[in-house]
Amino acid sequence: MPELPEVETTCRGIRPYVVGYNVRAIIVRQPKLRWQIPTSLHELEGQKILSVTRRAKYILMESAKGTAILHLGMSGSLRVIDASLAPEKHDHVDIIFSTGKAIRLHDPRRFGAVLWTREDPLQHKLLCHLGPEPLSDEFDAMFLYKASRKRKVSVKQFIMNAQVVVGVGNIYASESLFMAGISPKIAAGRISLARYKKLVDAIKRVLARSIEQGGTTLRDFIQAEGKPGYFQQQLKVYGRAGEKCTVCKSQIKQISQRQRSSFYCSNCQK
DNA sequence: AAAGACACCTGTCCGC
DNA sequence: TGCGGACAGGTGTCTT
Repeated sequence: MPELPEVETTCRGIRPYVVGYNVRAIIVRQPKLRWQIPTSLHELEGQKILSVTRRAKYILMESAKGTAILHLGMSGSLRVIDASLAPEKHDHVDIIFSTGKAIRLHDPRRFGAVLWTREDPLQHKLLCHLGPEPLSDEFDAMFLYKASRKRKVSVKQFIMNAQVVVGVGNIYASESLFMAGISPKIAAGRISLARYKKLVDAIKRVLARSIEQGGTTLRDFIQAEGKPGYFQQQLKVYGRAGEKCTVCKSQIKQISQRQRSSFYCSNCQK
């Protein structure tokens, strides 16, 4: 499910119910997510949440004792609920607050994660090697251009590599490349600085617009308060194989790259 | 060092 | 209606 806009939307959704409040209890119904949920997570009980932030697609809930690191994987979502609401299938974790509200993690495929660290979360093994945030000033055309020299991977795989830049998932990779007029098949190292300028602008615009719309709901994504995102209505190529390109009316193509579907217009994207 | 395959898991959809 | 297979928004780890 979630790419960066969905994770950002989730972060913003839970923040008002979480920051400044005390954790009364944590219920773990299914500890086997991508990694086993550590028992040390219970150190968060009794703590006040100082901040909720996002790095890449990781959600960080900070307390004085340590930070919970949450990841939604492919199918995860967080909802704000009344703590008394009966859990349903795949409701694996509740973080219950003294207000009577709770944050509930629902994740059918269990590719998500809930971890705990007493150290600076940005130094955590999973976070310390990540590339820049796509919406930061650090992520610009020259950065991508330099990082891509001599790289033979396709540009689509390149921008989806979190060591290069975080937060560009399968939907927004296709959408950004369409907006920039770049074929997903081109080797990253053969793209000019001028074209990377277009690509960086496209990535920033697509992600920012999706965040404004509350993310993309394809199947089951819901925001923290239960609403869907609306950006899927603006997808130009993703999931539209065989349909007409909105610009030139050619048929949108679908190919597989590293076992992920890519969608593009072979007329608009060279 | 880079690139590719594979792993984790459940649900849904499509063709037969 | 049932069944097998492909596919789905992610990403760490292992092998070439």
